Amino acid sequence: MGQQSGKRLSRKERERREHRRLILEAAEELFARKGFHATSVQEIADEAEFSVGSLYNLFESKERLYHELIEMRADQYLRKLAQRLDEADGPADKVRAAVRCKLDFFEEHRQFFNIFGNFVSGAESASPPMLSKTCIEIHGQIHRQLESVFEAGIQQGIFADIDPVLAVLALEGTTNAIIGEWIHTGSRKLESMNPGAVERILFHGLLDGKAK
Amino acid sequence: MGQQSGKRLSRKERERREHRRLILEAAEELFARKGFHATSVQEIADEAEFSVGSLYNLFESKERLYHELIEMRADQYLRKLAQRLDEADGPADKVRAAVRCKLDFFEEHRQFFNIFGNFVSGAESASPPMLSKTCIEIHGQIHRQLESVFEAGIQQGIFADIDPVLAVLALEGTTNAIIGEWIHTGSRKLESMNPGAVERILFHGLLDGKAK
DNA sequence: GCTTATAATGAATGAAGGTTCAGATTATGA
DNA sequence: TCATAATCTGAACCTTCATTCATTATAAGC
Repeated sequence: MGQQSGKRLSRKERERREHRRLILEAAEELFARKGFHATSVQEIADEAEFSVGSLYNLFESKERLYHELIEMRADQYLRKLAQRLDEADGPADKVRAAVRCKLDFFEEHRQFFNIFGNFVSGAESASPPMLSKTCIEIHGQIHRQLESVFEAGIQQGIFADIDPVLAVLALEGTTNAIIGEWIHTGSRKLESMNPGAVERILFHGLLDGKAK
Repeated sequence: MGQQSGKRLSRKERERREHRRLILEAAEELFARKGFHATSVQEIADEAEFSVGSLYNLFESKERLYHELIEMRADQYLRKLAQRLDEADGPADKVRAAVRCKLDFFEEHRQFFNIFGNFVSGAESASPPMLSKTCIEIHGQIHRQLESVFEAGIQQGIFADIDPVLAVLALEGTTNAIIGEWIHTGSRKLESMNPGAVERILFHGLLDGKAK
């Protein structure tokens, strides 16, 4: 039969993947706009120009489709973050990189924020069909990566002696709120809204620096 | 018929309110644990020890019940916040009061955080049956109150010259993330987790104060 | 072209749950 | 005590999907 050796995939397999991608794309748009329950499988199939039957050949269930979608983006984000953190030098710069990375990511995948929202914040809501194990695992990895940045920074005397877990929550919470506001008000560019203001708040806080 | 003059409510009316309260209480527990869609009207009725019919005598629909629940708590929170802000002296103290107020409120209404979550963060998710107009209005009032605190603080040179909207988002985002984490990990007391650390981060940021 | 394997289709199925309403129950007041 | 009004009740109704699968269309191999 077709060669599935090493890298090269059979045409069949490539088409299969492409079809899955198209369906995931349609699903992302609809789930983001209307939520999990208000989106029917029929609608997803229509949007992607497939029949429901074909959709079910490609995905086990509506719930599994939803999970795969989130897992895909979560994984994509984790990779991007890991790369950006790796490229940055020193704790302060890594924090800056993390902020930029997140803003960039959700500027590109604006829709996804509505789906990801709960996850990234509370991590264990039950409303839509609870997050998959994979997803919770990725969430944990993201937090651990950031925590270790803060730990290093504290060790080096760059950051104040604050619980790293709390520091991560401040970072995540603040960026979430800003991205949410940005999406909600529908500004064109995220950057335009807050050049380095986010970082300024995170690094220096709200109080005036008095002198200077 | 019964007297409904001025203050005194008829027994009928008092019972009606009490029954509504009981149903709202049952609904809060269930919506928080299982989400809007996964909770059936039957379950709510059972939990509250009423029939579905009676529930429908008291509430227009499942969706309306959900909205009334959120509006009730949102209003309760707004009142509490307004009072605490009023009692505090000066912008810095008002910010501290706002943080404490929020932590206290969600310590008391822990369940509600799962329901309120989206609201308080993104304010316009579509997943559950979109927030009611009333609810969005309350959300706006909360933000406006906090913004004016920051405006005053900036004017007085106490706070750095940061966009008040951004400052509010940092405040809300950080507290949301912390409350979410707290609920998720299931610690007993919120206070025990972070004495004044939240305020420290908000006021002074993550960087070490160098000297001192 | 013909046969076989593979994929696409969408009408049919069944389960779930929000809402209604005719009848049962309880309270009111003379 | 009885008549009337108000309230309660939950089975039946009806709609909305997720999922299946017999049928049709397409591609592969000869």
